[in-house]
Amino acid sequence: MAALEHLFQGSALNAVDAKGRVSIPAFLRGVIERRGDARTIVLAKHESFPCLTAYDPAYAAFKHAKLERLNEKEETGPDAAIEYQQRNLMAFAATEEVPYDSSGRILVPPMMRMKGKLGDLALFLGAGETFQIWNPELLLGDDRIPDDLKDIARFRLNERGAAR
Amino acid sequence: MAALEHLFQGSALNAVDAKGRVSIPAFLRGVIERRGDARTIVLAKHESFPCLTAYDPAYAAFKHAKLERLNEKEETGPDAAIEYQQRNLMAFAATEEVPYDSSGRILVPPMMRMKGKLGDLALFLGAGETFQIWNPELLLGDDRIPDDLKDIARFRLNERGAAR
DNA sequence: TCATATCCCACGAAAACCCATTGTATCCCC
DNA sequence: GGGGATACAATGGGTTTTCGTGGGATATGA
Repeated sequence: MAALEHLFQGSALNAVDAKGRVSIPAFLRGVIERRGDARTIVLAKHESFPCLTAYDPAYAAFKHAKLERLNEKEETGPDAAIEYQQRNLMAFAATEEVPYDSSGRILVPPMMRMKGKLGDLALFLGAGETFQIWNPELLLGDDRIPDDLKDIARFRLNERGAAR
Repeated sequence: MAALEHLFQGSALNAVDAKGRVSIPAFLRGVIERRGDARTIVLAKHESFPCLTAYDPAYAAFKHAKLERLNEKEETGPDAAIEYQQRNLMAFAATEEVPYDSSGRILVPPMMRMKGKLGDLALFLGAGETFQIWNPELLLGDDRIPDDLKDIARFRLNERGAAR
């Protein structure tokens, strides 16, 4: 699977400006452009954390293909069919694809801004196959997040001069 | 696994300059470039010592694949999913990948400089699959470190003319 | 018309790049 | 084996490029 040769890693804290724009950190864009040649990211609500998951279109296609294969094998009864429909909708209806401009910025769609509870700071976290976009305050308040990771969030906030 | 045919070994003490740059010892770079063809290293806080762990991207990918396989097998309940997410974040969000230039130097990211408590001297220690980067003073003050190893650190410090 | 999105330019800080110097280990030839 | 030349490693410093960010101007559509 060529799509996964390059993994998202690292962290950064960027500003969401008055127009709702955010810079995607350059080191993440590098991975996106090495995986495919798109200058676009796909956004979705994370399935277990109060944040957004993001990835490149090539990865979306890869995930879709995997789901299809799974479905063809385990075709058993009506429940399976419903589950398939649900997953399919989540994968496509509940996501948005947004392009980034020449300076590497996206315009966060209002719905995603709401779903991810983003304020005027966006914390980017590499997560291997995908990356996450957090409201840093929510991350600090989540007790499922390891302390070492919260330290990173605090460091990024300090770096920027913000209190906390 | 081809990635582990070559192991990191040896020690060296290099300066961290005013810009935060350090030379990666040539004998470590040799291993990195034999394992893959990248000219980058991945930095992370060591999980039990007050220092940094470092390795090449190929090794990171190898570790990731191992984690994925583990996860697909032991898929049991929601707790397992959270644990997986936590490990994944620690492996990718809490690490940084940095390239080294033609003269073999990296720029130590400020966060890593803090996490590893590095001053203006960096002690490199080969550790087989990975290598470590220490503040030499912290190594000398750690009672879990064997005396023979501390002797090496003292020798490297003397070599450089530094006191201690 | 107003609000919203896209494009463009501009700036400051930081990082990447290039070149120059030193010291040390290696090689070669006498 | 000694001595000089050579190659490479580590390091300092200056210059250029990139990145994140703000703001204005221009298009687009309700």
